[in-house]
Amino acid sequence: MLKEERQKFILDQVHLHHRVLLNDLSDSLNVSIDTVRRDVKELAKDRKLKKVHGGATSFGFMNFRKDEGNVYLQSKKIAIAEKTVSLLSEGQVILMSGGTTNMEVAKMIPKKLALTVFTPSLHVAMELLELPEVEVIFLGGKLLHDAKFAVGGTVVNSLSQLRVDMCILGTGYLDAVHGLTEFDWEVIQVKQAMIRAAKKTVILSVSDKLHSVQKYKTCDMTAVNTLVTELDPNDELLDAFRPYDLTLI
Amino acid sequence: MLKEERQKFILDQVHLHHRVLLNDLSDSLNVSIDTVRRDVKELAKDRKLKKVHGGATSFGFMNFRKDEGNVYLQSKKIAIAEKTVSLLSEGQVILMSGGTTNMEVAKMIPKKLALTVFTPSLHVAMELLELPEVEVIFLGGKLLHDAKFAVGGTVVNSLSQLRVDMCILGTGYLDAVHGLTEFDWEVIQVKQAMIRAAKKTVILSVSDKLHSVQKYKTCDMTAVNTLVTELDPNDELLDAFRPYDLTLI
DNA sequence: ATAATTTTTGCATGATTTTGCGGCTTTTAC
DNA sequence: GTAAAAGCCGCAAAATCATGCAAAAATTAT
Repeated sequence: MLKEERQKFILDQVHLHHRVLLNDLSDSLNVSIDTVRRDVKELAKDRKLKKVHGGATSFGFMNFRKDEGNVYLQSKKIAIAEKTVSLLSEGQVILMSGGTTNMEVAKMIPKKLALTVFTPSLHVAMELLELPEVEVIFLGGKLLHDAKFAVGGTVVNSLSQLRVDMCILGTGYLDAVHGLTEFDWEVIQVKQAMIRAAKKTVILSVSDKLHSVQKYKTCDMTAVNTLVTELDPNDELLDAFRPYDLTLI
Repeated sequence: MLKEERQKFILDQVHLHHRVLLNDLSDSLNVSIDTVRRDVKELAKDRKLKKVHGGATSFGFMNFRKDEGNVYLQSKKIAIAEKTVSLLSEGQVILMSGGTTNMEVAKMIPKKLALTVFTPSLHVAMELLELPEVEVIFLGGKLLHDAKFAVGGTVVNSLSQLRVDMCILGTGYLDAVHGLTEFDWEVIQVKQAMIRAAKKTVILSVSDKLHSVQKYKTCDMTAVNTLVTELDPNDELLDAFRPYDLTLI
């Protein structure tokens, strides 16, 4: 097999899966791991892919852990995103946090719907910029390496000067008793500020995350106006939330 | 068998299978490997196929996927990025604008180099977040849909509160007489603020962009401390810039 | 037709590239 | 912290390549 063939195969795999392991490549190509390593090194030098520990990834910006998110969760998130988009209307000014669910929402916004969206999430911002009618304002600040999410005083401060129609909070853990919780202190500071800045608070959550509690608390359930899940609004799993004054969809 | 016939056979094989091995050709043509080698060499000189180690491939083999921009510019940008990275040192606080050249710089920063980087560019920020030792602060504001770049009063205002070691300006057009120019009014506001916020201004420019002028002016050459191109610092194309008090690398 | 000339081909030789392996360092995970 | 995995470096074997040269083949001239 020619070196060119190998490298093309590697590139194809990378583009297809966004991420490949050197071991798998060495396996399916029947060459030593060193050879694959050298190939990847070469391709990386030409900027055809990005070399990472143990493998390689594509250069696209949407290559964040795409593989480990199971398809099963993905379909739920799409269902949630559909419901969420139905809440939006022309000319609104909204806030969107980060997370994969909010990314799905961004992808699903109709191309002709004019909105103004504030967000501290790089991924969401990137996705929203594909929509010509959406004005995107990034809430700048120190970026978290893993979440690609801006946190810190600057963000909170900017938010304190806003009064928007709606805020859509994506990630987070939800429990009827303990409310909305997170595992990152800095993130809850931002989310609290987002809630304060919005007239309405919409929470998106796949049912798997319901009834789970993390270290830090963002807010009580009383602060939430709408809860969006992939479930039917009458599902018994949601019973715990019915005592509160919120809309289930 | 005539030479012409052989070469036609070789070309047919290449077009059919996208790749051939010299050994196979020598085998099926019943000629020595050297003859085949010579044939392939000749065909490669006429650009009929691409010669690779051990065989030949058709031209469209590797690049069915469109690389953004031409490879020719890409290599220049990589050269510039290499020089630029050599200007960086541990612990510095810097500003980076957007553009593909600055992206290359971000990609080339060593994994272990600790920096603090402010940027209004989504792409640059995204790339910098791959580096664990780099603290990334996004300068938030209204995002331009095409450039994925934050502009507006918020950005300028944030910049006015900064005093950083160096600012690295990527895109833009450069001319010895007219200085640094842009085609977007909002962008030059940001770039001017970046220059004001930095002790040193570094300009990156591929030689193709030298001596070209756009509508709006960011600054004079006198404001520039270092000019990085892919050329040798002694290249005569840079002569026009020598009268100014700047470093050419 | 035959000799002279040019082109092509095959082979030997040494240079270059590619590849896998072992030892050793770095990174990651627990 | 420590163990395991991954990466890096240098080396040597194998494969491929370039070059020179002489024989074979084809072309041309006489």
